[in-house]
Amino acid sequence: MAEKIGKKISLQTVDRMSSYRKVLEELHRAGWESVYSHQLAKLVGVGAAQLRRDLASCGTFGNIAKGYPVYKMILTISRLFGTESLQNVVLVGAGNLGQALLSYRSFEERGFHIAVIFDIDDSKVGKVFAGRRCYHIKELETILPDFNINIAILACGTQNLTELVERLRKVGIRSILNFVPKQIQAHRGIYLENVDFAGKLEKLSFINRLGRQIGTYFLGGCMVNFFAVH
Amino acid sequence: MAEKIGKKISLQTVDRMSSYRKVLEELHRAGWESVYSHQLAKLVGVGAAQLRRDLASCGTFGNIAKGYPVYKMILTISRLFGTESLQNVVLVGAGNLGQALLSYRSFEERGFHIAVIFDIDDSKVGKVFAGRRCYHIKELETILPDFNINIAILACGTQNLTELVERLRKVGIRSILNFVPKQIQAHRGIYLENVDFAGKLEKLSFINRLGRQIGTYFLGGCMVNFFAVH
DNA sequence: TTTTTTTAGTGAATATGTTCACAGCACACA
DNA sequence: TGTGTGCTGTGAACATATTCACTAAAAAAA
Repeated sequence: MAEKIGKKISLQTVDRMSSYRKVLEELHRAGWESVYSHQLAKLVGVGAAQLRRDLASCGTFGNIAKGYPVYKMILTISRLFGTESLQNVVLVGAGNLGQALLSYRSFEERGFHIAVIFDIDDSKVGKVFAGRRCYHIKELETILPDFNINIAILACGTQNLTELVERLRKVGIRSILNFVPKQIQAHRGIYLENVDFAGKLEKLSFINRLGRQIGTYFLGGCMVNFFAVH
Repeated sequence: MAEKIGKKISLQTVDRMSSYRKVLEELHRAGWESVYSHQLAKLVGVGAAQLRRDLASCGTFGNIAKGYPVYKMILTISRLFGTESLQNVVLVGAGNLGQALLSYRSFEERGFHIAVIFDIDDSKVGKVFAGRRCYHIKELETILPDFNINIAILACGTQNLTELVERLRKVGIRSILNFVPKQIQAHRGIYLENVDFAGKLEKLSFINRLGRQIGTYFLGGCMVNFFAVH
């Protein structure tokens, strides 16, 4: 194992960092200047020890006996994410979901701007959705390089996804937020994050059947031990 | 620690089960009757050992030297999720995102049906969206109990969320898929699953800055050891 | 029938993640 | 200045998750 030159940040920690920042923004708006680990932890719904360790893993932060400085932490976390300044992203697919994403406020608030849209449907090409122009997907190679974008959002149909991802990679995309409910093969050099709404519901349904108590259950004909969903 | 009467299924395993089933459906449509762990694992993008352990934790499945029976596994996993028959869910909020969710095909394909909608906006109340009627949120207690629903999808505004969750709990909701980008306090008896699009982008941005190589980085002024994003 | 091949299931080893518990320090107040 | 309080940061303990590596068994081949 590599020696410990710096600290290690796991992707789980990164996920939690988003929540921390979200709540810190709320506290900032409410006029808080500093916050104790146990207060913030309670608001976010994690343990205080975990929160301290998460924050510590991103550098030294808090002041003993004074807590963590709210505004400074927001900046530090933004710097970690690279969202101090607005970052352009590309949207592929201007269907129902794509258009909903275009009007999703949090993207801008949290440092992301959908700058350009591509779609395969001629009836959409040329249109401007919420201020962003939609190009035909065949123009990807011509148009996209001008924007200096490395994150793509996929909200398109299920056809030719592998080819699409490869084309995106070639024009500089390095990671993809995929809303298309179809398994996409791993591509070297592309980090793929899948968002599967139906999968989330399956999880909720599973949890509901369990009755939420710690113990042993029969489920789908199989015995299951279940331990704590906080 | 409780004794091991049955097997233990972690929520991470449940998440992966969704992916397994998704790919199994594709294989089934393509005419496969059985599949080896290493084949399925490759398609899903996990290790073969992990896949075997996940499946084993849900009961005994595969046939030695013949692999796993595709169709039977789909059924078993559905039974585990409780989605053998269509399950009704409720949607709160018929805005852009809510309407996109109403036309999201995978819900029906995977066993979920948005049966009824609530909104606070009078201009939407009484309308029918994609076959589902929208009621005013104040009618929640009158209307919802008729539907025998225990899963809610939140795609509404950020106001009064705590109160809303409490009202949902009182009319039988036991778990919530929350798309509202605001932290909701934990409620006893409610399992809350947050979907945070902006948070996902923050994660992608973080990963992009890392350069994707295993090693040590300076990031936002802090040193980071980074290990494998498969 | 016997041998060979191949794969599922799983105990044990490893790796990763979370929590405990306490040292040491900043601050408040006398 | 001295004393008490209550916080952060972190080593160590614990808990959980993943991977390795082997056994046993089914199927195929001889």
